[in-house]
Amino acid sequence: MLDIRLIREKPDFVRSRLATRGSGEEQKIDEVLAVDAERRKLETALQQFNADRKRLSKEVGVARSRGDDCAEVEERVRKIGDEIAELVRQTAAAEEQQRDLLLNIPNLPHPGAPVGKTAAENPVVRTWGEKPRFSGPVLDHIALGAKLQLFDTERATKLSGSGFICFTGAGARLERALIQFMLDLHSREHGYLEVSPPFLVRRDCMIGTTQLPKFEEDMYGFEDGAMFLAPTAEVPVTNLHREEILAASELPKKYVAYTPCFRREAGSAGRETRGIIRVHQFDKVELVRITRPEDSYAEHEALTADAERVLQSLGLHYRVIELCTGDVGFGSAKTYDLEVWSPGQNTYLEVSSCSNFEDFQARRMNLRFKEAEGKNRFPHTLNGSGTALPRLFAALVEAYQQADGSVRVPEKLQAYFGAKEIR
RNA sequence: GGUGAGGUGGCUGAGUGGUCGAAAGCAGCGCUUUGCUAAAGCGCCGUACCCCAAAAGGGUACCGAGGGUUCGAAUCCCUCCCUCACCGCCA
Repeated sequence: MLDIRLIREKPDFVRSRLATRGSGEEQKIDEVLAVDAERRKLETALQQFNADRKRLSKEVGVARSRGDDCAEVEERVRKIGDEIAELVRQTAAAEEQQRDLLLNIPNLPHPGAPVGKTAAENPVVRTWGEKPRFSGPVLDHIALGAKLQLFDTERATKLSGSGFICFTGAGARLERALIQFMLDLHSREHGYLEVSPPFLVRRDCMIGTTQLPKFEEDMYGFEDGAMFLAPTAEVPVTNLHREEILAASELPKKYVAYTPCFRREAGSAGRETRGIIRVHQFDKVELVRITRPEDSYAEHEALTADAERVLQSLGLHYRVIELCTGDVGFGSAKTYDLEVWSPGQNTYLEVSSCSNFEDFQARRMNLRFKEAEGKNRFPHTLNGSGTALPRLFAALVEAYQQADGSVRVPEKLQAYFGAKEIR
């Protein structure tokens, strides 16, 4: 949520930053300003009436204790009470309208973000490693999975419909090994506190991390929208401190969590339905940081580096792209995507998205920290996948396949997996 | 699921219709006394919003949330949420 004061004081700045997203949200600014002006007018009037009532009611109390007659004053207060009831109604309506508008306006992209309209304009920031070379034909993860019986999408469909995977045998073990490997890497070597949060969250949490109200159709909700299956561990983990005032000395907070992620993927039916690239439930290890505002961009680089370390440790070629203003997510000011190379599909697959939300989520969650001088401020929140699993799984088996259709297990993973190859 | 007890400021904890944003204690900050430490004394010490060009200052709201009763609600009534205890059920 943007700061209404920023909008009030620098509307042109806000409009021009929003305009770089190319989705027309800057047109909502005039409406917000109008509602804000109306709201404040109502509030000022309401406060005046409240002050009058408070004062006169006290007079009644004093008069009664003396035994004086005060029917006239009581009548006046009663009339003021009617005015107040009406103003309260109007003020509440204006507040709600303002909040609804604000909740639907995206974050301002970072001034340094590359301006562009679509994903095609996302610049490559750096690449690591090289594409593996193969002498013979290259199988994709679907062929390898079938050959080695790593997963069973047909039976998963029988259970849950299309878009679900059931890992089996060595595939299930590899999935588990990857999760354990990543959790250990981040908690032991990168200083994150491991948490295992609930996968079901209340509606307020989904609003806090910006999945709602705009993207409800992508979420699995139930109990009339009161509860949701978390689409990412970002939701339960970032909301851990919602409505809290942290001590400045506690920052930065660094959390790592493994959770399954549930997404309807509404509107993407038919796209990438083969294999395990786009599914309704997938595993992910997520990194979250809560930082001081002035540190957040350095922390963002560090968090991205932590996610990259996963791919480096596994010896997988990848590239880092920065999302342009037209592609950056609703709540994010700046995002790097990590894309791992998939030899079987001859393309890069997004396995991580590392974002700095600045104070956009903190303001929605009312998450604050107390400065040494006692002033409360909104911290910045960041998160990034470290990393998402089915795609990592796919890239890994494709990159480490051998001529006979077996798959070598990367050295760092062998202890977790318990073998050097899958055949 | 049942029964009971509760939700008050960073914490503990008073307050059962008015002058209460709320006693007191602890913690924190500042000052004084003081070889050091300790102790004592004095003062300050919630959040959000509104008015004001800003500061100074003023005001309103907030005692789990939302409604109601009343001239007036932390206090009375209703609904909901949550916590704790015991019982039941259960991986």
